[in-house]
This record gives sequence, structure tokens and C-alpha cells, in this order.
Amino acid sequence: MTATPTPRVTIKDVAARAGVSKGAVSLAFNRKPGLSEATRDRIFRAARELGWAPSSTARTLAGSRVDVVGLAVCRPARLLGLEPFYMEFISGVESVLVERSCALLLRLVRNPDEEVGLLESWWRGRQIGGSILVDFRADDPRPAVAERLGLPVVAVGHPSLTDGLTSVWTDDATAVAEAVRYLAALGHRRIARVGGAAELGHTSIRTTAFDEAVRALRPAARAWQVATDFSGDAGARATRSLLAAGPGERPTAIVYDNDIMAVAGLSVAAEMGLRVPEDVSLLAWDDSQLCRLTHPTLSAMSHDVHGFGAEVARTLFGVITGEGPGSHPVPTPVLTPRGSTAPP
Amino acid sequence: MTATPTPRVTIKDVAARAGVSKGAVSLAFNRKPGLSEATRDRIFRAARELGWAPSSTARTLAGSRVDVVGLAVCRPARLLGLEPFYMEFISGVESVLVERSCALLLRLVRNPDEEVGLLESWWRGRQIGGSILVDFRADDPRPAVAERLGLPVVAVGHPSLTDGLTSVWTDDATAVAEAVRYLAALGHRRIARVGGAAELGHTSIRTTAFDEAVRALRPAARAWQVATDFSGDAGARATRSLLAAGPGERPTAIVYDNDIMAVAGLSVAAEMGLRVPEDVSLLAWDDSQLCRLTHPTLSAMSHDVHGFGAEVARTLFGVITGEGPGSHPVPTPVLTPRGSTAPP
DNA sequence: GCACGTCACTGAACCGGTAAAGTCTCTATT
DNA sequence: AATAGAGACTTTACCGGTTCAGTGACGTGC
Repeated sequence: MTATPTPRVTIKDVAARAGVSKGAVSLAFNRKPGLSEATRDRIFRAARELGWAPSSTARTLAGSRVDVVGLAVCRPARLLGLEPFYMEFISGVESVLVERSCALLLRLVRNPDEEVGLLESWWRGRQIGGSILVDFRADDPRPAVAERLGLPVVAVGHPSLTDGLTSVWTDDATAVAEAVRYLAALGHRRIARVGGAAELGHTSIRTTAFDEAVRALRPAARAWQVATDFSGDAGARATRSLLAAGPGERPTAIVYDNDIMAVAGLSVAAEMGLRVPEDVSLLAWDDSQLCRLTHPTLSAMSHDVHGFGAEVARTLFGVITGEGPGSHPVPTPVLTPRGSTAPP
Repeated sequence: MTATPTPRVTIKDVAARAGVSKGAVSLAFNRKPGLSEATRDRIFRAARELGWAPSSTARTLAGSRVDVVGLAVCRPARLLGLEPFYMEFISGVESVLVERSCALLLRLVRNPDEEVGLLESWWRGRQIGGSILVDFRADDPRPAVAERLGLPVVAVGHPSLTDGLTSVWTDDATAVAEAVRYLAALGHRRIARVGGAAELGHTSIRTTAFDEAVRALRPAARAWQVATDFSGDAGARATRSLLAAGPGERPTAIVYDNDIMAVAGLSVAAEMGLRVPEDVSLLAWDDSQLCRLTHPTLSAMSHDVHGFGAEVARTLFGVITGEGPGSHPVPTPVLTPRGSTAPP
């Protein structure tokens, strides 16, 4: 177990072995002109024999590109693990990064200030070549920071939240309106929404859109909205209190802001002796595979989270290579009716 | 949007501003002796005014510690997103890293060879100070590589798989045996297991343990085992084929290797008109919050995946700071009976 | 036959830090 | 009064690459 570790091989060793200078090795490995075929081959052979590959740290310091992108997430560690969205999003990001031999630097932070500090230090330390920004809030400091630093970023969120940054976003307002119209078309007139964290920008976009959509209904409908922390437990609590009222008073349909809460809602309904969808309709959001695994299956506002992550990563590469700011909508979540929604 | 980005401020700027040399700034920021209080204060003030923090890239190159740990995962991107285990594990890891201002470098790889190459290049390039190794296979090349490189690693897996590396592991064999004995005690004599990916070491440990545990039963019992890719769809398929046989022929209890597959199994049972737990008992593994959200709730072999990740991270820091190899068992998954198991 | 270009490569400076050795000043000791 | 030693910094040499201004050698045109 304690064999002497192999000493680190450096560019100097390769140069010596190939009988050239460090500079020549560098030229060869960066596919720059100015070397004969023969020399190039000799260098590659020497590198292979020594098992050498350039140190990306040194390379970075010397001023070339950085093959790492950052992702700071400001949510409690425990909640992160519970939320299928994130892992699927990250897997989508990775699917693009992997093609470019790029790694993802992931860090949880406890508050927005810490995130700003982290971005600064990552960027100044050349730890990252760019960053993905998620979970925008009102008056988010990050657009200003990114601009001041010249840090290439892509914002995940509606352009109204991201202050001119290149953004990738889904049209949640339209999706919420569609959800409401769908439930109304089924005949529901008492509709509730179990939303996400109130401080997040996309939550308030959905909240406003929900309000408007319900107000637009004729005949008039009644609405409830509750904020949660996205956890299943919070979803269960919210559902329980919504359904506690008498049969003529409680909502007949509930829209959730993610699918974990919808699954929780499903079991709360069962526990309260209510049938889904006969007594109450449930509509999930995000639509991970979970929605197809419950019984009844969950109707959902469905979108391709994996593809969303991939698009974010591609867009980030665009920004890094100097593309100007842009707004990249990805497809609006589409209503996917399954077994949990029906006329009241 | 195109304000000139702030030029990067370096240690030299801070030194100039404080009226000292680079070396003095370095001493101050590394809390080394040899500076007067007054000078130290002046340096910190200058740094604060300029908004400077040391570049970890440069610091790394110059040979001090690295504040990044690696995690290469060799699974298809899509599956990763579906598996609650991973995100929860990672969140546990992060919860410890964040205390030490350490980031996680995450990379998906397509095959074990790519992972080996990545570890080599990360380590030689001083990109990481250590790495977490997961998903051990038979004859895994990584222990030899880690030793050859002198790379600090902690292996997530049973010591029999990890060849002398410091390892953190759950006693899956005991847990499988407990699961089988529990089902047998309920009266089940036809027991199936829907396992994970066959090529993974921990899967074969569970497979063997399951076989042995069933063979030890008196009166004798009948067993089935199926391998999957851990996805809900695969779990559903496996369940469907297990339950397709006639009432006297099919298993009366099924153990799953994760909880996504158990949730899938639950809905397959419903779809086939079988009641859980009256007609068939289901037992999940890992026990994310999902198991408490289904109806009926899922009995599970429960363990604290978040805490597991945290322990792995702590152990890795131990290895990095020079602790000798060790074996760190974390608590064996414990049977948590809920609504999905009952006498046949 | 000689100036001129081009090609292939070298050498040195530099990126932003760390670490060890060197310098200078001031105090305590003999 | 001379000397040793400690304290407070500064200087310098790296770390492992990239980059760019040279340097010869060789081919070409007139």
C-alpha cells in the first residue's frame, strides 16, 4: 500500500526525452504550426511513453482556456438531494460537458452573498471558464457581478429576472395559464396551487400568472396559493391544510410546483380518504419518471429537464467563445394528462 | 452590458498598495509567523479594498494544498438524473466540503478506462487533492492506479472490492439477509429480488447474500433474481415478468435494489390488479423520502444516504491529511416496515 | 553569389502564487 | 563595545505550462 508514488512527469521530462525544448512540446500539444511532422511524432511518442498529459492547472495559469465550468447552488444540502429536478438538470449539463472534456465544479452555498464571493474567487483564480447561474431572486446581485468581472455566464431563468444576461428559460407563465385553463375546462372552479420557495423569481412569476389565469375564468373561480420549500413534507402539509375544509369548500384541483410535492399530495389525499381524481385532481410539474410510477399516474406539466440542462451548457460554451447576449427559450412545459386529473 | 471588465487584481497589486513585498502578502494570507500585527492589518486592509483573494490556481501550482476533490461517475447521464441516491449522496458530500470551502469536481465518464485516465490527469494536473471512487467492479483497476499515483482516495464499497484502499461501506450482505429473514418471518416462501447493474461489485455481493439467505430458510423457499440498470422502467419490466405467473407460482414478496424501482413495482402491481401488500409484498432499498410518499407507503431497507456521503467526505479529508488506510463501516441499512409488506 | 524569406526550433519572460534563503535592524548578553 | 540572536521583511528561485522574440539553416530569385 505504500509503494513510492510515481514522481510527477512534467513537460520538461517529455522535452528531454524527445530531444527538444519545452516550447516545442507545447506547440505540439496545442496543434500549433511550426513543427515538422517528424518532431511532432517524436514528441507525442515521448509523451505517450512517459504517460504525460499537460497539467491543466499550469496551462490555466499561463493564460489559456479553462476547461471547468462552475455551478453554485444556494439551497440547503438536504433539499437538494430530494429534488429530482436538480440531478436531472445536472446530468443534462454533464452530457454536453463530457463531449468537450469539461468538468463541472459544484458547490453548495448558504446564501446569495456567499455565492457572489465564490464566483469572484473562482473567476479571479481562473478556476472556472464560465458559470451557470440558477435560482434568481428579486434584485439579484449576480448580473451586476458577472458584468463587472467579465465572467461568462448563462442565467437559468426568465429574462425579466436576469437583467440582460444571456438566459435560458421556460415560459412558466404560459405553462401555468395552460394548466389553469385545462383544469377549468374539466369543470374545476376551486383551484389551488402549491408553489415553491417564495423568494425565487420563477415562483413569483408562476404565482402572478396563476392569479391572472384564475381571474380570467368565466364563470368566476376561486383560488388558493401556498408557498413551500419544495420538499415532499411541505407539499404534504400544504395539501393537508388545503383539503381540510368541507367538501363544498375545499379545492377540487391542485397544481404543484414540482413532482415530489405532487406525489406527496397523492398520498395525503389517500390518507384523508379522498379519491384521485374523482374527489380531487392533482397536477404535477417537471414530470420526472416519478409521475409515471405512481398510482394513479400523475398528470403533469412536462418538460425535458435533461435537455434543458444540455441547452444551458451549450449556451454557456457560446458565451465563453464570445457570442453576444441572447435569450434562449426552451420549449414550454406541455400538459401531459394522465390518471390524476378528471372533471370534479 | 459591455462595461470593461475589472482587470484581475493580483498579489502584486495588493503588495504595492500595502507597501510590502509579495512574500509578505503571502505570509499574511497563510497565517504564517514573521509579520507584525500592524503590517498584517495593512495587508488585509489593502486586500479588502482591492477585493483580492489568492488565486487557488496559482496557489495550487506553487505546491500548496488543493481545495477540490474529484468525483467521476461512470453511468449514463440519463440514469444519473433518475437515481435519488446519487443526488442525496452528493449533497451529503457537499455538506462536509462546504465547511472546508472545498468544491466538488464532478465528471461523468463513459467507461472505466476513461475514468482512470481522468483521475491520472486530474491528479497530475493538481486539479484535485483527492478523489471519491464509487461503483466498484470486479478487478477494478482503480486501487492500483491510486496507489501508483499516490492519489488520496476513499473508496465507496465493501473492502473485499476495494483492494486495501481506505473504504467507507454499508454491510449490504447483512442487510439483504435481514430483508430475507423478515419476509420469511412474515410467512413468505416465494421471494424475488430485483437487483441493480450486474457488473457492479455491490450488486454481486447482494446477489450472493440473497442466495445464501434464501437457501438457509426452513422450510425451504423459492427465489428469483433479476438484474436491471436501476431505472424505474427496468424495475417495472422486471416486476411485470415476475408477477406474470399464476397466483400459486409467482413470488409473494419482492425486494428491490433502490427505491425508484420499488415505486415502479408498486404501480405495476396496481396495473395488474394485485393488491399491495395483500397479494404481494414490496420492499425498497435506500429509502429516500419517496418511500413515505407512496400509497401504500413502502417498507424499505433504510439508511442515511446523506450521512453516508458526509462520512465519505470526512474520511477523504483524513486520507488527504495522511491518515493510514482504514475501513469505515457506516450503519447497516435497517429494516423499516411500512405499508407495503405483510404476510402473504 | 548574395540578400531575403521561410521553416523549424530555442530561450527567456511570464502567469500568480509559495517557500526557503538572505538582509537589515534592534535588543540582549558577555 | 563587540557579538549573537531574534524579529520583520525582502529576494529569489521555483511550480508547469504558454507565448513570443530571436536564431540558424536552407531554399529561392535575380
